[in-house]
Amino acid sequence: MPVPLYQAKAEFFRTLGHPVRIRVLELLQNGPRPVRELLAEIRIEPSNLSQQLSVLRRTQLVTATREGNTVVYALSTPDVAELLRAARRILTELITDQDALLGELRAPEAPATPAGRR
Amino acid sequence: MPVPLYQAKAEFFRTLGHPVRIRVLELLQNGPRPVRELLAEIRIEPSNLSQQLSVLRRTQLVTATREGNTVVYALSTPDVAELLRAARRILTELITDQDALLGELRAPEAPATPAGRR
DNA sequence: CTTGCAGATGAAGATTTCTTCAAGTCGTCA
DNA sequence: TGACGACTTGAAGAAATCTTCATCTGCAAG
Repeated sequence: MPVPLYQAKAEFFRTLGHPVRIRVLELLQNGPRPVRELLAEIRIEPSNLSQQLSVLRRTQLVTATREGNTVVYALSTPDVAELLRAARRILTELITDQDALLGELRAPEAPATPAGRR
Repeated sequence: MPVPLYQAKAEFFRTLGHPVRIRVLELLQNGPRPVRELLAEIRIEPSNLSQQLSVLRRTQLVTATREGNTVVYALSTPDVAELLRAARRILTELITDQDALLGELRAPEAPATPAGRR
């Protein structure tokens, strides 16, 4: 084991763990886009966007190609889109479960968080 | 939109973005385990493990139940295991692609990172 | 009840990651 | 060539996350 796999995984998830980066990846799910358009959708400083793009580039999640005047970004593989879809699905279910739990709190039948709750 | 969805997603991924937490989740894929066993596999300070477990609890990824004088942790839903599998699959492909790129560097055919590379 | 064990929690210093600002690069068009 | 637009980069202070230490709680024996 060169670099422990679980560490690579953690790094990978950390890369996804930023609102701007998530938004960029989701925009790119609909196809390549120039920085200018990303900037129009996500309202942040250009240099900030650039920093986040550079993180995504460094981890190989996106690619950048210069086209004349502008730079166009794209997902480096469709797998990324797939992962985002999987995550969305699961997040939705987790949130649904959470709501169900909240419901139980209102009309309890069986307790749910027995050990060290707060 | 109460809390922007992309922010919830980012938080979700951030909780996965830590080696210890990843390891815990992977161990729990094989079924519930008492803290004692997690501690035996992951060699860190008990209080550190406890902190990470509390992060996982807070985000509803795991549940804890007290059994006698030990506490048993489990994935809160099988979806979590599914997400980890999806991530592993995609990570593997990304790494494979990376290696392919490295190969191309040795015997180049078409350049790959045109814009602001470093 | 009191001791001991299994974990949890709070707090604080050490690290990492973010955001922003100033400056730099690379094409395009006069 | 020179000026401009569209990004990128480096650096630094601000903010969030980690790790560790001291302390605490709950349970089970004795």
